[in-house]
Amino acid sequence: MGPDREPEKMEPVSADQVTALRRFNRYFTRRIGALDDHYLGQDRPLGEARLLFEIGGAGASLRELRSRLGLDAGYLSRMVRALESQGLVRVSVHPGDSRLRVAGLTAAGQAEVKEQNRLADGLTEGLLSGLDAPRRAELTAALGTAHRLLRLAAITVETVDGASPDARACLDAYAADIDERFPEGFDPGTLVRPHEVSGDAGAFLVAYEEDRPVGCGALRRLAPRVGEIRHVWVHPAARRLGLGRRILDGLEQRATEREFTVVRLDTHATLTEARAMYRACGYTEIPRYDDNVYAAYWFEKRLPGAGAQEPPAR
Amino acid sequence: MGPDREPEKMEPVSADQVTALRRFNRYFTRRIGALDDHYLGQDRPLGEARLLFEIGGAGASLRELRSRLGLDAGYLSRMVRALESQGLVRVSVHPGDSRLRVAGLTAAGQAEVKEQNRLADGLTEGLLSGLDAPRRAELTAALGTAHRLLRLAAITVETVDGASPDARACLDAYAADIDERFPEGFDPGTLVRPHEVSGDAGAFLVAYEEDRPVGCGALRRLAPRVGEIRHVWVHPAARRLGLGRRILDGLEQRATEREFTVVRLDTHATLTEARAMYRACGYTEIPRYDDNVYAAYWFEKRLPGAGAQEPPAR
DNA sequence: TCTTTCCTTTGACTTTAGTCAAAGGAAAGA
DNA sequence: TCTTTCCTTTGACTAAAGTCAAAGGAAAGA
Repeated sequence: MGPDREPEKMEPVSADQVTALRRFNRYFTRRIGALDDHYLGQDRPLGEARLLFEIGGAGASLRELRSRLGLDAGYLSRMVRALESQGLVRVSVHPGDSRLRVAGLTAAGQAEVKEQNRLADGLTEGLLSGLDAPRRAELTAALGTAHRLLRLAAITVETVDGASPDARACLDAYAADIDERFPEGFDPGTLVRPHEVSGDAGAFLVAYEEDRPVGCGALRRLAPRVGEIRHVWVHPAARRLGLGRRILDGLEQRATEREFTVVRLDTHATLTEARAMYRACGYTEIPRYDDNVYAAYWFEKRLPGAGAQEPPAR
Repeated sequence: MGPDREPEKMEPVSADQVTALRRFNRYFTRRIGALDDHYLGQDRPLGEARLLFEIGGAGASLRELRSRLGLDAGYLSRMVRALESQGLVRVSVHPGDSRLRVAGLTAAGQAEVKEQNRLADGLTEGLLSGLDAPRRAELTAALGTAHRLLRLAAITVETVDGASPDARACLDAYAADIDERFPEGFDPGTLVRPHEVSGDAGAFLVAYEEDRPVGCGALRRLAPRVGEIRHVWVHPAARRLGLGRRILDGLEQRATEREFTVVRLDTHATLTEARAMYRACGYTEIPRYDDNVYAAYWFEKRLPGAGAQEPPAR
């Protein structure tokens, strides 16, 4: 993917933490995960059961299924055909791109998936019924936290070319997102241009979760030694993980690499969570520094390691 | 195992909790568990790699391996032979019972397991390095909680015959345990007799984790409508899960079924954690009611649902 | 328009994983 | 001592999972 992976944070990982995660992994995979799998494929090979489940209510293209399940193209093709001949799956040509096929469940397929879910739910319920209500709540909370943090840990933030398809896709999504959120709409013409975020002038970061872009952020030079952070965006499905902060950290790192001593940013009146995040990350409010029609608040942050140099006058 | 499984607690399990656990399961098994497996068997079939890992430094009998990994006897036999012919495993006859074989790792086998561990540790470390230190600590804590509660949920508490091998094994372990802990030692002659804990007179509970007994507790009749709880014990490997409390709950349930209106128990001066647990579970301290030479504290609890009846005089 | 790249299908395999039953030596119970 | 029960090995299979390469139609880029 992007050539330039986010530099690792240099705090060492304690061996105890590694051990704890590995112990949990062993226990969980063996005791809980295996159980679920075992019941998933009642009288059907596990591969087929998983495929059926993955196709799900909405259907999916073979290409997507292949990447989600990590299967060989030939193997998948045959399994889909097998399910089709059992009347559980229907395959059709993708409307937009006739190289692709999309698989969807028939009524019989849906019934089987529903039954799978019923069984797995029952199993899970049986497990949970071994705990009283307060402990169940404690378990649910702990699993929620673990899920959130594991996802966050697995996301990588990479420097990409501002003109790359992933960067454009993120910016488009960003633009559509805020166009809906700003009462006055949003003009995509005001987005950063690729040349503004390349080389010494700036950077463009994309966050990837399982090879899918789920967030972005741009850094460009406003003036010598002054950077501006723009378009920090997180995909709705990846919000509340703390990813915005990670992207922001990454951008500040890039700014430091470019010897910027200060970074600025502006934000819209409606984005109150963003404002809170900037404050929490050490940004302080400053007077208007640009003529961005969407902005209502302006912030800046002095970068550490930039020495005792004065920031340029505003 | 035991015929009479602990009645389910009747609080309903919320659908959200079931969904949360299933979602976590899916995510974790696919993303983390699968990764680990994939690296475990670098250029070796997963089954063999798992077997090698399971034999581990201490070695294990084939019988044990079969039950731990849930393998067919023939299949296991062949896999062990394959590893033996690769020089990774050495098989010998069990010294005590020549029907059994024990498998142990050769130097080469140990080196390979060590390498497996190194790889898996590195992978885990890589994952954790995506988080900053406070979040890593949060994740570790959440996984610890989840692990503890999942184990507790998977433990079943069953009524068994007081003379059964599992019951005897627990009582022996209990006796050895407190013999070591009491400064004056412990005379196993004072343990309950099987007839005291059967039928209407009482009950004997054994807690099972993955079919292994990991705790016990006894209930016997002291006087009409008065029960006594004795020998509540938890295996060292299953402590700090909250299992003692569950056994206690189970015993109180059995007491209620037998229409006891009150249960009593005594405890040794050295068992301070036990005393705290009894207090937290609603027991109140009472004067000496027996001549148990090991007892220093006496407690009782009125059972709910037993109506307005007076407890018998002390 | 002409490559080149994508996506899927098909054929031809190989490896892993797993099952079942028969058989034989060893220990435990009657 | 004589079953009966255990534990392991062996033979004979089957099913599932996975791999690799060739090929053909469709879209995208030059």
